[in-house]
Amino acid sequence: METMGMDEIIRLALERGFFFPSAEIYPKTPAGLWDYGHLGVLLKQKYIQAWIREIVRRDEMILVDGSQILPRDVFVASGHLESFADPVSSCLKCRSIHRVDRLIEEVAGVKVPERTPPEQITALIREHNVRCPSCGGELGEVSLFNMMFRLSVGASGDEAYLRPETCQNLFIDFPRIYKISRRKLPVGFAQVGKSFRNEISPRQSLTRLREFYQAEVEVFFNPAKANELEKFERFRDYPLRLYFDEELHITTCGEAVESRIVSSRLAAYYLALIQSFYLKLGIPEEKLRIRRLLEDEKAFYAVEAWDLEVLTSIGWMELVACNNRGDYDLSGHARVSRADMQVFEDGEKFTPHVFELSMGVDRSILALLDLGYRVENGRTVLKLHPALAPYTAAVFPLVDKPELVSKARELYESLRLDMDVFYDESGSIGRRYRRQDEIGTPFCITIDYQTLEDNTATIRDRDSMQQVRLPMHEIPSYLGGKTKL
RNA sequence: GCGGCCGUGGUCUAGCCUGGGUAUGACACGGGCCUGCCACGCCCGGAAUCGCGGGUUCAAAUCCCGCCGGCCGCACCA
Repeated sequence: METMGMDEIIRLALERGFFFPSAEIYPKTPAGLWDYGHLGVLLKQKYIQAWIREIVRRDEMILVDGSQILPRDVFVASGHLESFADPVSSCLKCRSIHRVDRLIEEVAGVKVPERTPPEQITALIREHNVRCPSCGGELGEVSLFNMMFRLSVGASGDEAYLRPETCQNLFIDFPRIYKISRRKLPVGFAQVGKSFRNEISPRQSLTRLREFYQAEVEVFFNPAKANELEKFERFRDYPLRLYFDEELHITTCGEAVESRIVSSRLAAYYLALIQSFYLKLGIPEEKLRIRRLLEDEKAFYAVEAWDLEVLTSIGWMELVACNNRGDYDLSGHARVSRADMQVFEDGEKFTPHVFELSMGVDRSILALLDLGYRVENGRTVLKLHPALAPYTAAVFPLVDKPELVSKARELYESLRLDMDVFYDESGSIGRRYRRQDEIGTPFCITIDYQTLEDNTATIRDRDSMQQVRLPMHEIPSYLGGKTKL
């Protein structure tokens, strides 16, 4: 048994249409844009359904679906307009682009403060005679490269941006949704949708995209009560796989909070919730860790930051960012919009703090494919959890004979509106099994001559290749039971 | 963006150095025969303006230039 390399996953994704480069017939299409084909869409939908079941419903969260285009002020308040941009300058001679604040610090030993206007940085370059590190040429005017896509809206061309993270909707919608939800803190708001980032160099297919799906949760809580969480009991003895000081520490939630490794019961609870979600989806325990970010790795808004990472064939891949954002966002929006973002609970008025679980959907799918693809004795098999597999089942007549075909089609017709099933009658039965193995279909139902006599069919399991024989009418409930998470 | 390597049917690839005939092979795919349970066999078929553009030449997948894209490294990365 061996895990296939990432190259093999990409090859199979292209061959079977899980995903492929966008607008591939046009050679000038920018990198970092990918389309999902039928199988990929089914997999993604099921992944999102699992997230809704295991995170949103389990934790009684509130769903939101916000606009992808948001006005400038949102990103003034969020800090993205200033902090999501780097000062860059291109060499007038060799045209290479350099991040100049770091360069000045390196060459001249002068620290350039965050948010220094570009003109002042240009002046610093002239003053300290900073040259291009590649060729020694003169550097041009400094400009800010912002990773947000800028839009101009309507005839007046109002400045707006594609959201670089989905969560801003959850912050700006907070006052209304909080009010109508009739809920007390802590309460999680959840959203799945697209975000957009103008990456300088997107690489490795779905790991770094310019347009990508996030499934985000923002838990709003009273900072004075972060340790008063009744449901914490559920995970008190749950072993977190925490990674810090370059070592894995398997620590129960209770211990992690007592030893102050994790800031609060609330934070530990949500780390446990997200870890248990990925383990349920079938990530092997030893290939999962929750890594504490170093000070200089943390996002500009984070006061505490953990990344859930999974070990794939190309190394540890960050799937979920778990950040304690404090009151950074709500306070920022309150300041810029002058809206009241505070809540009144338990006799006091305060601005809630936020703990977020920001999941990369595309990356998660890539990681699940990477970990699931195997070659076993020459058999290629995609071991996805039955709840995630694009097709739940395939239906075959044993051989291409009219009486078996009509019976098989009858079963297929009875299933196909309620689940994703595939029908195939071409080629040998073995070839059809193997084809389904490759795209992860967990069950193959075969109609044979015995079916005509006693109305039973065989169900073959993808992983064990074993068959069981069941009465036809029991098949839907059998499949339903097997696809539960 | 820089440096190195690379770009040929759906996928992988031969050919490129040492220009020359309807571009090689495998797998995959479609149709047929066969087939009473794991990539069986046989027959037939579709499928590539060789990444894009320009140049050299009687002749370019092959040589030259530019561009685009990919991989790896550097840099960057909420």
